[in-house]
Amino acid sequence: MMEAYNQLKRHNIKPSVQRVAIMEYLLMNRTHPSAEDVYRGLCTKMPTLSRTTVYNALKLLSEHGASIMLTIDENRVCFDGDTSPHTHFLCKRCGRIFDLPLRTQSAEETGMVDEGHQITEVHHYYRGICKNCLTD
Amino acid sequence: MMEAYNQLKRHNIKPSVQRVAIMEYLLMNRTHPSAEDVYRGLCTKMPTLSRTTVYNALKLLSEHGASIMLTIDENRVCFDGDTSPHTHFLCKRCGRIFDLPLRTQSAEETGMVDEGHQITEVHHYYRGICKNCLTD
DNA sequence: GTGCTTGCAAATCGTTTGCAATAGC
DNA sequence: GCTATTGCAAACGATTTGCAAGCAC
Repeated sequence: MMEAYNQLKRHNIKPSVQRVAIMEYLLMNRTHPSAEDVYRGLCTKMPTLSRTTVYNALKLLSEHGASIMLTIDENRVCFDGDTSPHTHFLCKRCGRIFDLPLRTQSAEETGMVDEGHQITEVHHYYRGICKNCLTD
Repeated sequence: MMEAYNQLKRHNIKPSVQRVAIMEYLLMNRTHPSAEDVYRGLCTKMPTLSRTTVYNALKLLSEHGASIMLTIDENRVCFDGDTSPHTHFLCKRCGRIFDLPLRTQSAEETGMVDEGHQITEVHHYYRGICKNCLTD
C-alpha cells in the first residue's frame, strides 16, 4: 500500500518489500501487535519472511519514529503504527490494548527538560478491566 | 527492619523471612531493581535464597500494592517500593530509572472509568537522556 | 562489487513451572 | 499434621546473535 511506503520514506527508512509489508500490517491492524503477531499475520502471504526480519524492521521503524514501541504489556513488546499523540489502556483480563485520547495538559511534551533530564518519549499507560470484560 | 515488616502487614502479606528481606531491599535501594538485581543483592546475605522466591515475592508484593511493578524498561520488569504517586524516567544511555514528580492534573486517578474501561493502574513513563549522561 | 538486507539456526536471558523438601501454626 | 512457602532444576518463550546467501544501486 502507498500509505505504508510513504510513511517509511517520510521517516527516512529505505523501503524494502518486507519493511513495507510490516509497516502496512501496523497501519491496517490497529491492535497493537507484538513482533510474533506481525510475523504470524504476514508469514502466510510471505512464506520466506523470517522472524529476524520482523524484529529488525520493527526496531528500525520505532527508532525512526514511524511506529511506537509499547512496553505496557509486561510479557511482550507491542507496536503501534499510529504515531499521533494518544495513550494506551491494557485490559488485565483479556490482554487487549486499547487507545485512549490524551487528556492531560500539553505540559508534557517530547523535547522538554525535567529536572535536568532531556525527555524524548512520553508514555501514559493505564491498566484495568476493559468495557467488554466488565459486562461479561 | 521494622519498616519492611510493617509494609507487608499493612498490605495483608504474611511476612516470611524472605519476604521481609525482599521488601526491605526495595525500601533501602530506591534504584528500581529488577528481580535479578534483588536476588544478587540478597543472595550473599541469604545464601539459600532462590530466584523463584524472589520472583514469587515481588509478584505478591505488587499484587497487594506493597510495591509497584514497572514496565518502563523493555528488557526487564523493575520494582519500586515507593508506592506514593510519582512518575518514572528511563535514561536510554545508562539505563537507570529516575523518579520524577507527578505534574499532571489529578484527572487521572486509579478507580476512574474512561470510555467504559475501569482503570486500576496509572503509569507515566518518560524516556530520554539523563542529566548525568547529558554532561558526559 | 560493495554494502545493506534477509533468513536460518543456535544461543541467550528473563521468567515460569513442576515438584519435593521445609517451615509455621 | 496440614497448609503455605521455599528452592532446585528443567522448561519456556521472547528476543538477539552469528553468519552465509541475496539484493540493490
